[in-house]
Amino acid sequence: MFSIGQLSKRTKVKVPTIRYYEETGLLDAPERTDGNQRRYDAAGLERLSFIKHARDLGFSIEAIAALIELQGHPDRSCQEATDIATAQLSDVRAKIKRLRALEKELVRISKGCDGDGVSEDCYVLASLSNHGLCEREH
Amino acid sequence: MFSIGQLSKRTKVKVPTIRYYEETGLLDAPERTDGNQRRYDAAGLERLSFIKHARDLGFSIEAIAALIELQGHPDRSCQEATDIATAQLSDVRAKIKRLRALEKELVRISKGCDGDGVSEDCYVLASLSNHGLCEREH
DNA sequence: TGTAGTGTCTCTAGCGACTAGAGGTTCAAG
DNA sequence: CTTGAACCTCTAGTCGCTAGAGACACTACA
Repeated sequence: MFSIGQLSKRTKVKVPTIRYYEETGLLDAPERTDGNQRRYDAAGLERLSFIKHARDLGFSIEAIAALIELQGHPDRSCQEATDIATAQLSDVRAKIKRLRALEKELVRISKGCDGDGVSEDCYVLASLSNHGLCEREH
Repeated sequence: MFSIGQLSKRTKVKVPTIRYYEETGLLDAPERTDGNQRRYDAAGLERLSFIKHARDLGFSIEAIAALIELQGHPDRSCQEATDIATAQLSDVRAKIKRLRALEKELVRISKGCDGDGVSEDCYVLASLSNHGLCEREH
């Protein structure tokens, strides 16, 4: 049996975050000591590791809740799980695409000014004022 | 002179967001009609366009406030502006890097299951349960 | 057995950057 | 002059935590 602090160390999930997961129903409420402190078993550890791993991969709490639901029904089709993973992948790809466009534009803007001049003539500030200076939409 | 709605249409910034920017001090409080409605001039439009453009590039409200401050002092060195832009660029690049790692891992996980099977045997769920199945850290 | 020090408890509030809704007022077109 | 859209303020909610207050519990050592 682990205290919440021990669980936190093992999973690298912060203590208040663990309590937050419990509050939102992602994590089952564990047993308590006579003094009202949480005590987790191996199942609790496993569950939290699952959550942590999924969060690290960028899944939303909602998506994780759905995945956990599915885990609880081993006989159900796993189509939903692959759907969630695929959706997450598209989401990540969309974000990458957008960020790469921003990166390009920021490089262009940064190159325009070496920081030697004076605010009035700064290409960075000018670029932000005037979208027309941009090479493409973003 | 524009109403807040007209300003919203021109800049593509939503009305409540404009009010929010005013509340946080990013946007100066404009004149008002006798009936207490906001009326913006060209300067207000320009300022909001600046903010919108910077937000689109991912700058934080705080960073934008600093850039606006600088704009108000045309004689000051623009080092700070280039610093902010450079920091933003590193930030974007760090995010891209992380997302690309996630993308790889998600592709790998998704490939492991075609959605035909049953939840119990699902590689997606198994991967999330067991970090050891991952090819690298993320 | 006493005590010190760390861990844990609940509760409330805050973060960033908005978004939504209620309930009321003002504007502009016809 | 009327209608209906746009506007006003205010409060509360979003997501996924994070921080802090004030009180209680546990553990190690003397």
